[in-house]
Order: sequence, then C-alpha cells, then structure tokens
Amino acid sequence: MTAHDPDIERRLEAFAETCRRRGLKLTHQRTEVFRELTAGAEHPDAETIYRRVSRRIPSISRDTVYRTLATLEEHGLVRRAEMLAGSARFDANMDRHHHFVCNRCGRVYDFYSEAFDEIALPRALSDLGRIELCHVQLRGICADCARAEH
Amino acid sequence: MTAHDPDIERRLEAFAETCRRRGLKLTHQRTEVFRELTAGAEHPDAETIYRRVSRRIPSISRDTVYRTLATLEEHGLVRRAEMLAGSARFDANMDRHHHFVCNRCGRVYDFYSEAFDEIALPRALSDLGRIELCHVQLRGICADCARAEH
DNA sequence: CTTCTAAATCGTAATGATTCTGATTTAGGA
DNA sequence: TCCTAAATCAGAATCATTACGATTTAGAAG
Repeated sequence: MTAHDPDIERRLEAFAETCRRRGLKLTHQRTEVFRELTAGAEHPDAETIYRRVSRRIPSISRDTVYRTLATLEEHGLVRRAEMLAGSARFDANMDRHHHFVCNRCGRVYDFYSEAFDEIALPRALSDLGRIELCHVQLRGICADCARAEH
Repeated sequence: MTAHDPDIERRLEAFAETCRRRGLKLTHQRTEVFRELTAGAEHPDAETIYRRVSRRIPSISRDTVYRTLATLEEHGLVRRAEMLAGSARFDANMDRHHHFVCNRCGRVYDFYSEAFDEIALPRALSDLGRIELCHVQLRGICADCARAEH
C-alpha cells in the first residue's frame, strides 16, 4: 500500500479513462476521493473519507465528498453498502461480491458466493416490476467481536 | 380491515401476551403503534406511524414512536426494512419474506421465495463470524411507476 | 497560449431522521 | 392503595446528508 503501488496506479488510470469516456471532469478532488476508496479494503463512510482526503486537500468540502460519491456510484465506480443504522459505507471493489455486516462493531466484510450470484428470482416477481439490483446482506457478530465478548 | 377485524384482534392479543411474557409494560402507546403496523400491509416509516397514531393519541411524542419501534424490533414483533436512502420502513409481518423496493416511489413490496429462504451460505463465512440474519433485497422500478412513465 | 463556459467546488445554512435530556406520568406488582 | 421501575412527553441536540449562492476550474475551441 505504498504511494506507488502499481495496482493502485493501474486503477487510477482506469478511473481517469472512465471519467474521460463519460465526460466527467477529472478533478483533483475526485481523484483523491477515489484513491481513498481504492487503496484500502475497508468500507469507510463519507465522513471518514472527508477526514482523510482533507489531509491532502485541506480546502475540500463535505458537499464535494458526498456529491463525488454519488457521481462515482452512478457511473459504476464505487458501491454503496446499506447499513441498518448510521451512515452509508462505500467500496471501490466492483467485482461481484456480497457483504457481511457486524451488528456489534459495524465493520463490513466482503465475501464471494456463486450461489448468491446465480440465485434465481421467483417468476411471480415480474408482476411487481422490473428488477435492477439483487442484494444479499448478512448480519451477525464478526469473529473479532465474538472473541472480545469472552 | 374494520375496527373489529378478528385477525387484528388476534394479533393484538398475541402482542399483549408477548409483552407480558417479556416483562414489557403494555401501554396504550405501544399497543397503538403495533396496531398501526399490523393493520396494513404497507411499510410506513416512523414519521407516518407517528402522524397516524397522533390522531388517536394526540399527546404521543415522536420519541415514543421511535423507542417503541426499536423495542418491538428487539423482541421480534416488527421488522425494519433497510432503505438505500431516507427513513427506515417497518413491517409487522414476521413470516419469512423478502422485499422489493421501488427506486422511483420508494414503496416496499413483500414477496416469498423458498429459493431465497433456503440459500446455502458459503462455508468460508463461518470464519468471518456468526451469521444471525440473511436478507435479500431487490431494487428496481415497480409496475405502477413503469406504467406512469409512459 | 488565451478565452470561454458548463461543470465542479467551496463554505455554510438548511433539512430530515433520529436520539438525548430532564421532568412527569403510569403499569403492574406488593 | 402505594410504590417504583419503566415508559412517556416536549423540546433541544445530534448526526448524516443535501441545498444554496458565490467562486473556481477542467477541458474544449479558437
């Protein structure tokens, strides 16, 4: 996770490319918000991203962070993880994956599952409307918190 | 859905019984909040419940509605449906079911699916922690809104 | 390299949802 | 009927997010 991680450089290049293709201006702020998300595997909330990017761009405003996250989500560059309470959590890992949220500490863990990816939607659903997104969310107590309980 | 719907009476009796068993005081406010949820199939948010119950108990406070919903959820009497944005939505239907949320109007539709109920969790998950809840949420455009678009 | 303009940003105020506080009331047991 | 912990009330406070009006800037065009 150094300043010159080739993986991150590559993702930033892909990010720049997508922005260009979509007609999104490639601003310093946008790049730094995206870098913050693509650098780590945590799922920080908007406030955390704001705090971290502020160290590099002291003048950035919360509004920009919120708007940028919404824009990136619209263009499929980041994902928003729903929480039962509190703030939304973001993620630049766009591979098909699912989330396990700890009810105690709130951490969001990624996991992969073909069964979940391929789950068949009940036919009756087409009466309800057009499905755009299927989202499985697991909740429970993560191993760390379970250990801490004893 | 009349004032004396026998089904609702039965559910209110079960509610009273659960409260007694759990040592929860059976207050007028609690009963009316629960009645509001068990009477309809919509998924009102806290503010809506507050507004409706206020007609019968003008002195009820928002705080009571919020606290009551949290208490009922804790005791397995209502479910909270997560929303991508906006306010949480509640539901007294405790049968195993899933939600389809319309991205346009925000309505929450219930549906049933054995495939979803019985979905196998990946084995690797047990390393992450203890799963307590598996929740499939679909998003899209409901039939009503799709019609309105044309 | 300069000019132009729509898009993006900034700082702050406003909003909406929810929770907290401290005083008061009440359900249900003794 | 009395007592007490639990629940309620009204309103202030907090937290997350969005809106607003003024200013700046990325990137296209000349």
